Amino acid sequence: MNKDNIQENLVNKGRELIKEKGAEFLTARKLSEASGYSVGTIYNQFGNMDNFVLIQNYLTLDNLYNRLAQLRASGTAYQRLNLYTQEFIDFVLENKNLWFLVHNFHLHNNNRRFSKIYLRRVVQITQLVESAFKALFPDIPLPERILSLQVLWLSLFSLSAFLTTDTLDSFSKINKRSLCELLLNTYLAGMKVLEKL
Amino acid sequence: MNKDNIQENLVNKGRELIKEKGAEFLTARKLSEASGYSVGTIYNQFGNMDNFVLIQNYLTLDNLYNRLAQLRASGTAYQRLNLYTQEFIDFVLENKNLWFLVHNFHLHNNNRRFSKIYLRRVVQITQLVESAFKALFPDIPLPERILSLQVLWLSLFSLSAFLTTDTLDSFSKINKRSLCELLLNTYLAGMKVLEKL
DNA sequence: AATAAAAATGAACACTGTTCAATTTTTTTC
DNA sequence: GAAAAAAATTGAACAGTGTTCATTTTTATT
Repeated sequence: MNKDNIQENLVNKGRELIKEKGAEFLTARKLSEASGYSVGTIYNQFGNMDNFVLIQNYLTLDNLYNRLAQLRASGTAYQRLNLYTQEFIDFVLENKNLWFLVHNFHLHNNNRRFSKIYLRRVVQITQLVESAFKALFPDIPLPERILSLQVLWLSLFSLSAFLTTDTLDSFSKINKRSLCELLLNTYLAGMKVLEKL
Repeated sequence: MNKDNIQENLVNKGRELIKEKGAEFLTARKLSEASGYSVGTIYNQFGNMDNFVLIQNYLTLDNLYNRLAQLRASGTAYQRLNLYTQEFIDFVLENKNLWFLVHNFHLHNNNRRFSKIYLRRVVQITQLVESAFKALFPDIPLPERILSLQVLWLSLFSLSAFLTTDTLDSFSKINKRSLCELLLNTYLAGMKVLEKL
């Protein structure tokens, strides 16, 4: 194994583990065994396991951003917002375990350095959607538009946690896909009304 | 200590621990030390720690339901939905640690018995809001109304996770309270439009 | 080739949830 | 009330976490 790419090797192997066996399977010892590196090496490279997870989540958000960014020029603003949501749902369903980790992770040693680059990706995605918002609601002043956007994006984001588990199955027969779509369309319809007030 | 109320004593003591020191502090040994009962007794009473947490979450949902139920007869349907949301936010902010545990808990030994009584409380809260929905949107047929209601409630529910941590603080200057209120009002406005189509 | 610097290692520590033989307490029986 | 039986309580011990750091191995320098 290439000695110069320890970090990369570990990150890739860890990503495999999460995808195949679930987020719970990602432990220092199992990663060590699966990767061939010792536990100590993992800690030399990442400091602690929280940082490792943060990197994984950063990559996941990165992947999501790239997927959404491809739709940047497609359709009308309204269509684009629907496409974004579609693509978002697809991504989450295709990467359940990775997305589960994005949600269900709380730092033990809250590391500011990694938290910031992590956050930057979330902001980046927000900005992507904002351009569609701008075209769709030209009459709403910027500060309020940003607010509405953040509320919508955060709602969809937090709601998407339900897509990664079967928690909802016993609560409602609602289709997971239409769960997010209904939120988007009802919210957008509401914004259109409130815009004119 | 009253020997007949071991469960009650443990539950109460555990609730204190969560409230005061946070959900992470709730471990078998710390609960043992704080309550005066041995670790084994905790396991005799609850089988495992997951069940203990499920009971705590059940109680939390119970408390929330009782708070909301008091508003059952107040104001118009629209006002009531706003009051419900207000009260919901208040409850979450007053019980941050307990609510954090409701969200950030995933079963290790998925126990069906407790999961069901747990779920019943969630349904009960949904039914509470449904009566307000019925009065507000009489023209929407029942199945669709239920769907819209579930989407809204699940959105608010999942969004409320952000109220229990400071994750949002570095993302947006948005007020946590108005985060939920904006979602509610925009969504309701949207429903009013879609009802007439 | 000998020395110095850097990197990798894994046993050991403190913490989890959990179990279960041994002890203590309570109840039953006489 | 004492002895026997049943029930309840206990906490040391096990397997699993994250994490550390003296020791070993590898690499770089002289």
